[in-house]
Amino acid sequence: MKTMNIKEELARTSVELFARQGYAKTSVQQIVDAAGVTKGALYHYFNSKDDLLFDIYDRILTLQHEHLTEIISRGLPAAETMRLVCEDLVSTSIDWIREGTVFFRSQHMLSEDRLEEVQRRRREFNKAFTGILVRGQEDGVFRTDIPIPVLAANFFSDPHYLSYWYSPGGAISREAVAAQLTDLYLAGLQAK
Amino acid sequence: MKTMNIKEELARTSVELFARQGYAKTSVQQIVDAAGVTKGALYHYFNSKDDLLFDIYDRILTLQHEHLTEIISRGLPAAETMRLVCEDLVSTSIDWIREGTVFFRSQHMLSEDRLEEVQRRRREFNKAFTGILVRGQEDGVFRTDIPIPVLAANFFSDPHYLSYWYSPGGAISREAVAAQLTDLYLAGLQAK
Amino acid sequence: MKTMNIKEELARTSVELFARQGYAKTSVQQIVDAAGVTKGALYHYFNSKDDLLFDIYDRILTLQHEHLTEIISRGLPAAETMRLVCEDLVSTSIDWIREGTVFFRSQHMLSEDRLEEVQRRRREFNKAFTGILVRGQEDGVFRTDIPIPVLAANFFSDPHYLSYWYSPGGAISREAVAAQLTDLYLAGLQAK
Amino acid sequence: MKTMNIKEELARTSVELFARQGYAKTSVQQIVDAAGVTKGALYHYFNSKDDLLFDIYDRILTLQHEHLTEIISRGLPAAETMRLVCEDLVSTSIDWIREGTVFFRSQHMLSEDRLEEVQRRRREFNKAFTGILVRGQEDGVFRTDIPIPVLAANFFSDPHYLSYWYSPGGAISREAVAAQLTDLYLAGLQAK
DNA sequence: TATGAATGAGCCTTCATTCAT
DNA sequence: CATGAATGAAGGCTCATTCAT
Repeated sequence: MKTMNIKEELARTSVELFARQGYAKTSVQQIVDAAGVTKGALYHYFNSKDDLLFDIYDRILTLQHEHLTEIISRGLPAAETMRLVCEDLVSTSIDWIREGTVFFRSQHMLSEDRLEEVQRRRREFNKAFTGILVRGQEDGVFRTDIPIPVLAANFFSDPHYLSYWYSPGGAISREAVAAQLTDLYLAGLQAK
Repeated sequence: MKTMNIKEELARTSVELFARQGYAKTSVQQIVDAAGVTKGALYHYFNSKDDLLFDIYDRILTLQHEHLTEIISRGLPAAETMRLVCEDLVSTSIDWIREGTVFFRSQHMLSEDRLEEVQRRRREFNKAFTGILVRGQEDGVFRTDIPIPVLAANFFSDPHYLSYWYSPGGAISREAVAAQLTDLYLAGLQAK
Repeated sequence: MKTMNIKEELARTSVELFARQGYAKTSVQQIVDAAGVTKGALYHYFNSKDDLLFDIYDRILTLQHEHLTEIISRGLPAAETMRLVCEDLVSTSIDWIREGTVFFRSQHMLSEDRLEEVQRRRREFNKAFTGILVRGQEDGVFRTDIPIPVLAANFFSDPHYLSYWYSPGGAISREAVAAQLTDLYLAGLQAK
Repeated sequence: MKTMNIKEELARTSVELFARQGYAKTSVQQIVDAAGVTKGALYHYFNSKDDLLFDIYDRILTLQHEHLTEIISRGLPAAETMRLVCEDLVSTSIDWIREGTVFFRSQHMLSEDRLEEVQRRRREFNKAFTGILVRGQEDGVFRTDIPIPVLAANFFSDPHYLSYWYSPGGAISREAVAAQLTDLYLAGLQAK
């Protein structure tokens, strides 16, 4: 049980440390000490410190892509789809809040090619999200007086900002925040 | 006169580099090379690399505090005050977008005591902002069904997120974004 | 039968890699990958990476000793013996050119006691070779105006240098080179 | 006087150690300890350990090129030119015997682009040397029954091999070896 | 016999900072 | 005021070797 999954333990530990102290201030030595293994073990499972970081991005991007795709595929009306997407994005961001902290703060620490991959996948996600906005505008349920990029940024900023203020286990539940932030967004988005 | 320029040049150069490559990936050597001075000169004006970073936080925090205080001091109604505050915050964030990039990404690179000071001053700002929300709720113009921290975060996230998507000099003007994001926020905030 | 092949395959592969990239730049992992076995297998047949290297020296030294001894034992005149020895040394060096590459470049990578053994055996070989020179001088067929060590070095340098310029399978055949280098050597060596 | 020329001291020390123990077995720490400085000092003057190695090749190649060019430029007959070139090559190789030791053993430790440069410059040298052989053949003073590459290798091997047997300060003087090896070479080279 | 996960010492290199000039 | 050579601690990473299975 103890050494059962060294790789997972290393992933868990590194996210924890990267979120708390930042990628640059976390040494490989700190990670292996915290995980109770040696450097050799880490480099047996990961090719570099950068891999440890990229794994976090990969996990989050894969998850978000799957959720978004699944919700859109249900074929619900734009407003309803948007509500589900937004609530899911907030909920998921809370579930993976440590990963999110790293995700938004440490992009510039990725190697160049990894950064490109991350940006490409984020653009894809963005495009799918934007698609819902466009459909809502065509259906006359979303306002059209504000450019799409502004409408999109107005929501994306929320899950992004969570790690700066929200404490899991605090007074406000995960579900409540998800519902409230979604509500605020949809209120602003609504066609008059 | 000359020395004044050197110090300012170092400040300008370091923000630029920190924003582009991150604090950790920017070496003191790169900064002095880009500024066209030598290390000795840098250490004449700044005690450490950390000072260069803190200066950015100090500049932004001072500015935001001044603007917020000034606007509140006008004694306008809550909704009107809020509109001015939000527009100003977005506009200012765009004017200082490179500083903002560093501000939100590099907190964990600050030395411990500097970090505490930054957090204290941000809390103060937050409190003043929150004060407007409370006043608006008491006046019956802002909705009360959503906790204050969520309402605050819902706006703070916007200027924060600007550096991730907004390009100064692009299709959407600084004033337009400020008005649009403020509009969206106030639409959500409005009591029904 | 199978295990025998594994050991030989490892020996073959390691010479190949050592010759191409040098001993230091060749990792044990590369060797086992190229040989299609695992590390455990390698360490089953060899005690260390150093053993793999020493084996090359042992093979070459044994071979050269056998050939030299055999030729000398024929009891031919010095000049004739020398011709046969030189031609054989060049031919053999070409046949084992990869081993030769390693032999001359990687001595300092041997462990101390192994190095001593190699040096002892090379001295022995040298002594036997020198014996032919002395005999030729006594018989009046080899020049005596140049010190023996210089005469010896003048030939040893040739097989040594082969790996720096000769390509097996190129325009000049193995036999031709052997005859030509021997010819050049004997021309210089000849008493006037 | 003591720290007067740290860069030269580092160059001297590193050649010494590379020649004695090999490049791979010499650590940067050993070099700086032996030179009485710290690692920072070394990396102030050299970009990498590889630079320290390449500097040796550069020094030798520059020297050899200069000497060869100068001698050829005198416009003497081929046999006379060849005698001067060979004697100089042996003499110089003895003067720089530690550099030579490294030169011939550590090529494979050079970085890829550096290796290419070294090979290009060696080819140039070879071409100029070969030019003398061709001229001598045309003039009827050098034998023509052996291919040029073999004739060239027959001499190049000698300075190459020096570090394996010659001890400066031993019984045979630098000038004597130079004259003797040259004599042996020319005796073999002579047209009949 | 053979595996390959894990070790741990050591390596090259970077870099913020200092200080004699 | 300003220089830039030199420091020295720390960092990421490699790799020959071991050992439980």
